[in-house]
Amino acid sequence: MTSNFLHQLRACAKSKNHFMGKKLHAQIIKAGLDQWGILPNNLIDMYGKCGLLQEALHLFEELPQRDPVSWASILTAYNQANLPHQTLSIFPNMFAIDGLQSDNFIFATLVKACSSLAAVNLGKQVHAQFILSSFPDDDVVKSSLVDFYAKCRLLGDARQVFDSIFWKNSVCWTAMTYGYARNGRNLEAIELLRMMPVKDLFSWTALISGLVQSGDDIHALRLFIEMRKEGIEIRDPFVLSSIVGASANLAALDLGKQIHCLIVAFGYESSVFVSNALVDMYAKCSDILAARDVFNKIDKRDVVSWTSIIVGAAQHGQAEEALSLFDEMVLTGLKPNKVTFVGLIYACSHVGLIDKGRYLFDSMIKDYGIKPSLQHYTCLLDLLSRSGHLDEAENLIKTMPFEPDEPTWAALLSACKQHGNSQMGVRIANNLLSLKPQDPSIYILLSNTYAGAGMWHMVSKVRKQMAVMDFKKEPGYSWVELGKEGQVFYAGEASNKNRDEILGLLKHLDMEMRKRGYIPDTSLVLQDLEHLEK
DNA sequence: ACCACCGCAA
Repeated sequence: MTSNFLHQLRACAKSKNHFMGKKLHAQIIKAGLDQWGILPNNLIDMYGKCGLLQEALHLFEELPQRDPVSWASILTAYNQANLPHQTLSIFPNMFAIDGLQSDNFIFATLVKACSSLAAVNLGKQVHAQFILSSFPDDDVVKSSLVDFYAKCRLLGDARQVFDSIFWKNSVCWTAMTYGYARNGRNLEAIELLRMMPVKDLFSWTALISGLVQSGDDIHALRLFIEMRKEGIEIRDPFVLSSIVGASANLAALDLGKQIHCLIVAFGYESSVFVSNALVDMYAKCSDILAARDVFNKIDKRDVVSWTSIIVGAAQHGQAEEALSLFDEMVLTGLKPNKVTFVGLIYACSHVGLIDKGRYLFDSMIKDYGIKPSLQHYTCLLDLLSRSGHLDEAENLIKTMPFEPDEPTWAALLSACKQHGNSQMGVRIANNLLSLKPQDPSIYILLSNTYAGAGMWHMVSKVRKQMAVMDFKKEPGYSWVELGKEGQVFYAGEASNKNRDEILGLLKHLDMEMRKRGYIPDTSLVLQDLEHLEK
């Protein structure tokens, strides 16, 4: 009888079927077994896994006799509910109230909580306690430590633990690979995957998504193709949403459409993660209608769905559309988050809706209790400075509760240039120069500012500093796709096979533009060029 | 009986 209950509880936990779980719980109570043996712990575990934290907690608190298994179950429930702070804050009661000792299961949950918080020092303390415990060789705890160090970007430490694992399974292998990939150590990540004895969907997904997160979309795509060739069955949609993200970053519309087909073929259209990624992909590829189409077909839109379409509209200069989408979203009862507001203020900034932008910034704080991040201040600053409210912008940069970073100063500086305020421009340039920026484009901006103010000695100072820093500037490029071929164009390139045709077209376009009253802005070209060449 | 690895928006 009881073993039957145990079996069924485990099945509910595995399938997250809370309906069945509650029914079983009722039967267990009716049979008078709800405090019998290990059944209470199993009930706690079942409720936790089914996402019913309150029920789990209730049973946990009612338990007359708690053991480490009860604790492991409730701590896991907190982790599962994405409340790692709670995991760590109730854990000390295990000693203080129940007088119990940690076991290896508890260690693993604590490490996991630390890794989702990237709590470096706390995690290291747990690691130390683990080494001193009576089971310092537990491979599962070591796996969780690999993940912890990798998430804290301490790859050397992660690797050290990884190497100490005797029986390496796919979990620790995946954690290590993902750690390398998302920290930009792409070649090491790929090499590690190649060394993996048995690669499953998890490992491939971890590597591919890590590569996308670190910006290596090309490698991500290649590996996705390789994974397909290996015949790995795509039994969950994780990797698909990553690879849609890669197409979005590459603005590769045809590729994105192919992936979309694959998604339909595999039956993952209804995954909200996948749909959100598709909305973003179509928007980034400038097919805003397709983005809208996918968005409209999402059954249960979440904040990310709305934010994706709002940002998409904003990026295409459709500020009014973005704002009315926002109103619609609020009407459905969803709460916008900080990313939504980045999109909204960005939208206002790009069409000069200054008052609306200011209003949204305040509303974010007052109505939604969101603390503005540096990014929000940067958006607001952009809004003010683009529209020529330079003094207000400078005041903001000085009074905001963040140390402005280089791009922030650069945004203000470029607005000074735009609005011809060279006095403020020079002031800000001096400030920025003293920060010794790393980005070559900032030096160009600095040089242009000083040149605009006729401060030629400063221009040469900037040039010298640039020379010392030995920048290797990547040439700008763009591309078009012709059938299956991609044709890449680099700035200043002179050897394209269709060169004459292209130059002819450019000349024609230039003439058309001038006819319609366009006056090219050559003020930023400061080399000694002939007028026409500028 | 209880633990660890992968997904979307800036």
